[in-house]
Amino acid sequence: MSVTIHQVAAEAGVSPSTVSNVLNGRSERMLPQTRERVEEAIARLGYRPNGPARQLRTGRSQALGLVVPSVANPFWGTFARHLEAAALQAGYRVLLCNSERDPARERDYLEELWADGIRGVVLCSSLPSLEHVLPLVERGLTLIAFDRTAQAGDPPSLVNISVDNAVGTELATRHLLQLGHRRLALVSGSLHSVNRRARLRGFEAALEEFGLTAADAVVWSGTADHDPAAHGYGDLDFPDLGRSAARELLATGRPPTAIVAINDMCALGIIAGARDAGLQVGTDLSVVGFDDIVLADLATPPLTTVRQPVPAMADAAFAHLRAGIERAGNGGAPGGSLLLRPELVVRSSTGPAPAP
Amino acid sequence: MSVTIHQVAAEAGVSPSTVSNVLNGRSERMLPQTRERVEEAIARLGYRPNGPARQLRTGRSQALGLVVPSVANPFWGTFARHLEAAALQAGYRVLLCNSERDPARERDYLEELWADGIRGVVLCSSLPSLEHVLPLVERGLTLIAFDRTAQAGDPPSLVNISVDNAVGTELATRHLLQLGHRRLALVSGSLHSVNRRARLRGFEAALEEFGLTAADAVVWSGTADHDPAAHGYGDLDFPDLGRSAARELLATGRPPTAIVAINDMCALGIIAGARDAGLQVGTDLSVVGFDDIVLADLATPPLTTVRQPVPAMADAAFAHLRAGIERAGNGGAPGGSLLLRPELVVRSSTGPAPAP
DNA sequence: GTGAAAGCGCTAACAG
DNA sequence: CTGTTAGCGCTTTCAC
Repeated sequence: MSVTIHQVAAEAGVSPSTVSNVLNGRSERMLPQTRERVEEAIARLGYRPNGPARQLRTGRSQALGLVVPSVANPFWGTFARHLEAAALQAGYRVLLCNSERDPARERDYLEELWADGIRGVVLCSSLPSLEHVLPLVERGLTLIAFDRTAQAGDPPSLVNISVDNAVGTELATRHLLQLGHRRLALVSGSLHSVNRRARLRGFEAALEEFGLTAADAVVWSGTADHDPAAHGYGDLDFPDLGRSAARELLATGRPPTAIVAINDMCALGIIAGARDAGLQVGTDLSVVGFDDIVLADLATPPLTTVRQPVPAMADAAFAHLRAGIERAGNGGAPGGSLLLRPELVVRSSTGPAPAP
Repeated sequence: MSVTIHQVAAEAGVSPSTVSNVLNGRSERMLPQTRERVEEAIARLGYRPNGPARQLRTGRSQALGLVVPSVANPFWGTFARHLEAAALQAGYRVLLCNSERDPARERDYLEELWADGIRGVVLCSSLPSLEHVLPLVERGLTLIAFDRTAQAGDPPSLVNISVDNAVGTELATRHLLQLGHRRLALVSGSLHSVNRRARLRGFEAALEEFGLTAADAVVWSGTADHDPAAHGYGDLDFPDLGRSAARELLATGRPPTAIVAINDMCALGIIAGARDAGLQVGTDLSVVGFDDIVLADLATPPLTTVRQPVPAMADAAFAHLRAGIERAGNGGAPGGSLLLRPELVVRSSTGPAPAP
């Protein structure tokens, strides 16, 4: 079938263990010429080590897991690409899984990845509780929680990586407030998620700074019907969420003049909804997104949004994952949250508040 | 470490091979009660078979490879999600790789996947020649080429799955012609790809039907600077390509009144470019895309586009892949191209030709 | 400095 | 019907 280490050994006139030593960088234990002969034989035969065999023997895998809500959302696609790039550079591969935000799928995937010998996973889940995957962590899985911050019930060693969501919406909301808007809305969808609640806090904090109260703003969290988490279509419902929200909010007696969206997909939906209602986004209505997906800049009007530093977050996730795997069992990993600072990118979907 | 088949056997009071038989669905060879005892033991111990060991023994892997240009393009993200869904249902996992349209990366990935025991891969590459991966196919890799049609130099067994690109642009172009447009442009980017050339053919065919010649239309294929294939940023340059094209085309003396874009990302770029130039898309200028990504409907104006039947294509890709793997060596696979019919989705980015 | 041997967890003949 | 056995390809002590 495929060429094995034995054939390489025969070709080079050495034993399999010598070949193995070459493969694993233990070349100081042999004559340079021996090493050369082996390397030639490898090249000549086009030998590549058999992954599964290696893994069976060592227990280690060269692959990492990445569980995202859905790669159909460009934000996750972009993150996946950056994580893959970081991993690749260090000789790791990334196995990608779409959870559709379903905890059962999250758990099943982690179980499978574990059974496949994968010992490190980035889980993108902003569920408040991670107890559904706790058993895996106890068995020794290195888990990085992405897009989430530490919670009281977490395993002590858990590393969380996220953008600073509260700072993000605070930046966004302040921007709107500085433009003179006084009737604001936050379109959030269900608030059963750590990061959405943080975004809500940032929104409220900014209002407070400007002396406004909860009564001056509306938080549109939708109904179960609009909640992407509820019916498991992954992230593809955010646009619908935004569109419905815009329809409802704009039909009220005193509609908001500015809307903070929970993410860019949702913001795009809001823009579509505003257009349906005959409003001009950027003048009649201001909209801010969150994420800065590729298409934010291409929207009409180009979307003002809170940029997540995706490359830096991916690098950090990989670095922690790797450290966790390579420490493996030597215990003593200090868990916690890493919150990266977002940046407000002002484009044209926001503008001065229209005269009352 | 983890629980093995031996412990399950001991727990159930049977031999490992009986457990293995249960695991592999050969339960007709044993008493129902034996099977039950084994299943209880499995559940009680929380046993999961060790993937690598299984794979080493059988040579088969429960994973498939998917190599896409870049998941940061929602089209590929969506395709990946659908393929994953189809695979999952049949008990397969999908290993996702981003090639950034670089043939060397395509080859390296396939080599690695092969070494990891993966015997079936969907390669999304529209390069005219697949010789860089031919050795793998000769070794027995089941390869499905996606987004590409058969070429003379292909291995005879190669299965190609693609939308019918020529029909797609023909549909799009006819639509524009029927709306009265007579000065058209195709923004294609580099034509070194099978599917883009097919799209060009469809464009020309429609012109011909309406009695127009090549002189009535311009094909904007950009410069190397604008070619996503050339500098390996994956698919993220398509918007730039479109934007540059719009800028240049609209600055000419007799600008086109309608543009066919090579894909939706590019169309979005064109819309942005038209906006930069102060034109109203849908009235002053009509734009048609290709793919129907999630965001096409959310664009301003909503994008008229050629929809690729992604779920059906993903199902077909998986079915062929599986057939190829399971046939494995029994030879006799009949290669060829499967072209699925696209559908024109008319939204508001196209409208009647403006009066001259 | 190099080789022989054992075995990772599992499957599939083949015996019993 | 169930158990015994012999590896899959590789790494890693431990001898030489």
